[in-house]
Amino acid sequence: MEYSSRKEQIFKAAAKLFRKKGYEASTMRELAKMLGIEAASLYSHIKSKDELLETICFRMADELLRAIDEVNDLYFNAEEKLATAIKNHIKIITGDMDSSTVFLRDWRRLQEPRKSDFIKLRNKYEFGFTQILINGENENVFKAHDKKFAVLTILSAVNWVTEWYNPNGSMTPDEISEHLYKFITSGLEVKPVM
Amino acid sequence: MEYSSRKEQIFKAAAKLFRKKGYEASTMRELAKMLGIEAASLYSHIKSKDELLETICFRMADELLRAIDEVNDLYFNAEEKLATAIKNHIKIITGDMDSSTVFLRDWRRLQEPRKSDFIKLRNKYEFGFTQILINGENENVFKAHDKKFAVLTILSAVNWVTEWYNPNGSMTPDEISEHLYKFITSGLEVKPVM
DNA sequence: TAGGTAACCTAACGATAGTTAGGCAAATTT
DNA sequence: AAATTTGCCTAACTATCGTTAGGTTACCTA
Repeated sequence: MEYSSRKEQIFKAAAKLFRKKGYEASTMRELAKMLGIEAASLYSHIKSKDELLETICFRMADELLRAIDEVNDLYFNAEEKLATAIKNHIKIITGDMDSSTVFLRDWRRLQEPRKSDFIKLRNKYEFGFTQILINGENENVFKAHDKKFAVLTILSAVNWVTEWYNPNGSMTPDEISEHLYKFITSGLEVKPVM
Repeated sequence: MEYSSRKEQIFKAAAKLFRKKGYEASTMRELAKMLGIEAASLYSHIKSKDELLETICFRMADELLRAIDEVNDLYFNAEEKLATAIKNHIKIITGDMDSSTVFLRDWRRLQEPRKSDFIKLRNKYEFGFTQILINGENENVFKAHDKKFAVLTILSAVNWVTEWYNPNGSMTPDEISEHLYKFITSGLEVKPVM
């Protein structure tokens, strides 16, 4: 179809509103106002407010999972894998800042059992990164005493981008990815040159 | 005084509740139930729900700022400064997980003009870290092409600890600080040995 | 052209939120 | 002992929330 359906428009507006105000602080009446309709009219298209949150969170999770699986399937070495995984991650979250902010910040408001499902997906994603580190250790290019710790730290760094990234700012997503990759692999320290 | 005042008990319970549910999703009736009183009784001690959030956020901000100022005042070299700043940060946030979670997650719900005040304090704290990096560059021990970027990444890593730290877990705050310092300065990469 | 459906509307329901008013009893102060 | 304060109570107000019911209009399709 040429244009996005009304339902898709609602999801998009919801992501934008939830990002700005947070899920709990956003009202259906505000969302409706963004779309130029009455709150009750939303229910011709969606089942509930929870459906909006679920859809936004799980779409994002699915997209990220697909990306990490693809990276781990392709036969790069660990360094390439990590660089690509970071690059994909940044591309995905900067590509839809509204959804990714909701995905990172408001998933806690999901109702059970969807919340548990979500956490499982997130753990799966984390494990995708863990595999890369294991890979890197075997290839003797990465060291990480505590891999779980390392993965969480890496993900915290890449996810923090949602807090400050500006599409009109000076850094492109790929530049951010490069910076992050360098930081994650080398850190701050000046290495002895000789 | 021997025991904490009723008002302090309320702040503490509020931090615990807000951490679990988030500020917006927490109700005064729930908070009252935790303390074994009626919701209306809370208002003998506090002015409003907003006061709870404000107090929790600003106390944390003040404590962190005091710590970074102290570090920058003491005449350590940049490496010592960074290590101590991280150690202090981790000690403070692991020392009060309830408050620090609220501080990191719910500050967005602060009302203006307190919200702007809060952001100013946070920027001041960030600048404390920036100064350490500048220091380190002058001493030729740290490199950071984009210092703002580096500081945000460092803080995202240290703040993420609130998401998984468990006082009864296997890592002590000081061990976490050491891990983080190593990661932040060296990253993952295996350095060429010779 | 008749029938159906998609997309909206107004009105309102029931639940729940933060907060206030006013009072009572125990503890503290004078 | 009298007076005041502290800490709680019950009851209720007002606002706002997500959502439903039922109706109207415009468009598409058979």
